Amino acid sequence: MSCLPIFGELVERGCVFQATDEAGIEALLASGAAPVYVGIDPTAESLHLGHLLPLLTLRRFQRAGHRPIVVLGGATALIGDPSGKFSERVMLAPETVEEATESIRRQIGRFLDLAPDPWGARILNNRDWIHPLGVIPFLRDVGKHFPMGAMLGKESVRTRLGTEGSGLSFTEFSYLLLQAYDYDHLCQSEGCRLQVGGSDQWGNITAGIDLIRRRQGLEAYGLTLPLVTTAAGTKLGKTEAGTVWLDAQRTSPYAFYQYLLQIDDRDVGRLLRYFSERECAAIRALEEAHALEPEKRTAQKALAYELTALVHGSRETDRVMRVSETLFDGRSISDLDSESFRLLESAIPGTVVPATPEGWQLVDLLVATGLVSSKSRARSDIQAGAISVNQLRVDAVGKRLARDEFLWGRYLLLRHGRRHYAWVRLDREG
RNA sequence: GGAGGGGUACCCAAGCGGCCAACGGGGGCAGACUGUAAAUCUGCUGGCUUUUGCCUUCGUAGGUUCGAAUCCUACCCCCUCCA
Repeated sequence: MSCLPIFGELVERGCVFQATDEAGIEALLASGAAPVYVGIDPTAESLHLGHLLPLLTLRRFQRAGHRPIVVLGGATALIGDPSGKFSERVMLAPETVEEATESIRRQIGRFLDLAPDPWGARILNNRDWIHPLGVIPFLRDVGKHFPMGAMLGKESVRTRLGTEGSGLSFTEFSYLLLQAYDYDHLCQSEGCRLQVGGSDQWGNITAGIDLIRRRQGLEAYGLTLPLVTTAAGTKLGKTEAGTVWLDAQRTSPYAFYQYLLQIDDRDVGRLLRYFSERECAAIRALEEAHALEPEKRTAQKALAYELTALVHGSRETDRVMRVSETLFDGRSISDLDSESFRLLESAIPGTVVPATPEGWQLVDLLVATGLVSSKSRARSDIQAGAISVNQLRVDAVGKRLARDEFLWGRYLLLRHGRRHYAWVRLDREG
């Protein structure tokens, strides 16, 4: 079967950070359907935005006719990858890794076609071949191929040993060997000769390539993706409030959409090239339109819509968009109908409170909805003019809300700052 | 095993008996300006209590003292060098 050219497109999109041998990779991909492998260590119950680029890259390979393989690190997650980490990690409990492996396995189906045919993606767990391995066979057959000098020269090892206050245990030091063994194993069992990973995976990938050359005498390849950072200097998807997860229970589709909508102008073009399925020419057109009228956030909207739809489905994304427009288009609260409020309730955080004759203290409601962290904080924020109720700014610190201030006798829309909203609903009884 | 250095709020980092809820920087949040941007300026950044205070916090547990993050004892953890 014939495959579509893909390597050039990845380069054009800026998705190739490093490649071991570009000509070799192109030749491999041109020769027919090739297995392509990405490893993910299940260290949490959900994937997050940072996992998206590797997965979407596999998706592109699959579209082009190649076969994606995702290796879940059921074994390696128990060790911990020192790459890109500045200090020794806390070891995860086996049960934790077990659960994380299963929930991540379920998430991957959204991005890859798992059909049981030759093009179907495969999801494997490296514990299946690492656990049966005995210590002595491992040291003789794998460890013997790793010269100490090369190990100590690895970036991930050097930074850890060279950093005051950090360190590196033998356990984490061995991580490299396990991942190299993964690649070697896949090469043998699946004929896989291309591994893709984040930029911090370069050392692990090349270690695998070396091992394959030594044990099997075969040439294997690797390419790394850029680390996706923002103009603010942070990793994409890492905020002060926490990680942007792909699981709707952890990061609501609304929060997910809003995060992308608020992407810095300087980043949005690059992110579209990484994540969007649009052609590069279409993305350039979007960028030009955006440059003319940046306040319209055309590019951000395109990015946010496309990714939210990919992760949470287009139906949910339409709801989330409607809520966003309702909250931010500056319309008066009285234009909202109770139907919109029901929609809001499903998208943004909020709380249900019982009706009381004496009404509610605003500071208590702000804390109850999670909009602010404490009553002291709520008071000072009210004084700073940061709090609105039903889109009207509140200036009285001791503000009490009686039933007649609730819309339709039931709802309040609280706002903290420009963009943090929460709802309050009175319980029917009482 | 030996010697030395160190553990302070989200992070870095001062403080080394009372004036310490703890200097400063970063980050974060908020206000002004805006585009739900960026940059800039301003304020806030343990909790409770509407300002008087009270409670909790400086690795852990005790102790000395009118009074401790600061002194003493034991323990835990980290780093560096030597073995």
